Amino acid sequence: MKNLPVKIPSCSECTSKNIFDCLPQNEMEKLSVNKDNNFFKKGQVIFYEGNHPHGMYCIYTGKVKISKLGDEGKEQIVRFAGEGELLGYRSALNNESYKATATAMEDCYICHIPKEKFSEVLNNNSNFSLEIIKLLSDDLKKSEQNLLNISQKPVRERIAETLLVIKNRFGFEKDGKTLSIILTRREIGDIAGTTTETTIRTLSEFVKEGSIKLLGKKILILNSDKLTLSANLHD
Amino acid sequence: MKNLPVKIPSCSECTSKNIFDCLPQNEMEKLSVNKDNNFFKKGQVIFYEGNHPHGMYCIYTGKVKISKLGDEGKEQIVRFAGEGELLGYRSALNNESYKATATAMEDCYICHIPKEKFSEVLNNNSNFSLEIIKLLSDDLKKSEQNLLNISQKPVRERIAETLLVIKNRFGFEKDGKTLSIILTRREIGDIAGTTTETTIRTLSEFVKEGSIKLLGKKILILNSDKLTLSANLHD
DNA sequence: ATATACATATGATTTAAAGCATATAAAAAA
DNA sequence: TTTTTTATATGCTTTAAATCATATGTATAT
Repeated sequence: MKNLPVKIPSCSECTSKNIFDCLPQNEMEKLSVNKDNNFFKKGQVIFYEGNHPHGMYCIYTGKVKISKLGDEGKEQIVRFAGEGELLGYRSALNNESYKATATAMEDCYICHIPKEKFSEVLNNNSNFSLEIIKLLSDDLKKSEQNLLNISQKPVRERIAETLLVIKNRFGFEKDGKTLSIILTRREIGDIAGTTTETTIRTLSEFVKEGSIKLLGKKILILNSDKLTLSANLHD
Repeated sequence: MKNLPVKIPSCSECTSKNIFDCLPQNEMEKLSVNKDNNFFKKGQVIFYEGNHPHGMYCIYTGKVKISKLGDEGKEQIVRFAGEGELLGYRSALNNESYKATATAMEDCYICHIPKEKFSEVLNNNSNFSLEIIKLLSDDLKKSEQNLLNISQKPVRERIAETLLVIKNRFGFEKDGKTLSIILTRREIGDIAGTTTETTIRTLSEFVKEGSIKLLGKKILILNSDKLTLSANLHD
């Protein structure tokens, strides 16, 4: 059990590099005033699509997936978030229900900041709102590229790209090969927009071709360039 | 020829309801200082994916499609923009190349505001940046929903929904039935993420079922509820 | 410790939608 | 006007990926 008594600092003393770094000391303190520090075990849901937000979340440690549920009950993972990243702020700012579900992919410590405090800081710090604009722009850029990929690229390319995206997003273990996040085949399919069976088959192909190696739940990237070719990415 | 000598006003006197409405008079005037007013004929490109922006565009009249090009040369329309809406501001703000191509879907008058002016106004008006945050949030919400749809819904549902989206976005002619924008079958497919043939076939189905009527390039929505059912939307 | 549920794996079958072919109609260009 | 290109329309064929089936391995819960 990882549920050690981890001490979460106030925002102004937070060690994780995050979007609040652009704020002066006193504004950071404001954010901490009614901050809650929560622990989520792997698999637990931080918030559900359709429910109403009371504030926004900031990840202290751990990795989170953000997904939407389709008509047939199939998930589509739309984004990931890791250390120092914000969750649920869009819905909080626009006073609407969550448009996706956030689930802990590993044990997480996540702070919750009431929306009033968040709005206040946003209103009084123009460089902070510019940072939020950058975040949103970036997410939108990725989402639109994702739309193109899922709409037009064959599964094989999408799955190869998914592995590369995970690699770039979360990196490797100390060995420089093993992806530092554990995903089920189903989850990989939920990112690439395909079924579990097709994901399993395609990963087996990559194994045969020597691009990757599977060790239980762990995935090792043996040949990143080969995988880049399989993803049909030229750069 | 619609190329009449249309007189485009300065931003502070602009009649179209737009995002600048939250700005005080003098800030609006700033935007107009080095503003260019351009005419784009139907089919002309306002900016190309990959090129570099020098500012952002604001539509005075007309409708625009924003699309990305896939590996096989097939388009994916990611968004539309109409009167009073901004184009290309994300790339301008983040100093990166355009991530999509903007094309006039009908004759358009579009203003161009240099990025320095835009940034200046953005930095000095926090309610303006909050408006930009709302815009981006909204686009992101739609893009992620779109991703889910294209990934999981069958073509028939996607095409039905596409027609409804067009209806809600641009409305009807005075008759209250005819979609007020002309799209080719290919373009409808480029929105729904399918081929021209499948689009044609599916539209024929909707005709047979009495949901729509085709009059040359014009599409009339005869039974919006039936179409909503075909789109598998329950509301 | 054993049962129950979930994840991985692979083969066989089905199917939705793409792709190809061809005809006609309607724009656009010569 | 006549020609050339582009758009619509439908039938036939192919195919990528989903679905179904079943086996085995691995967690999770009782």
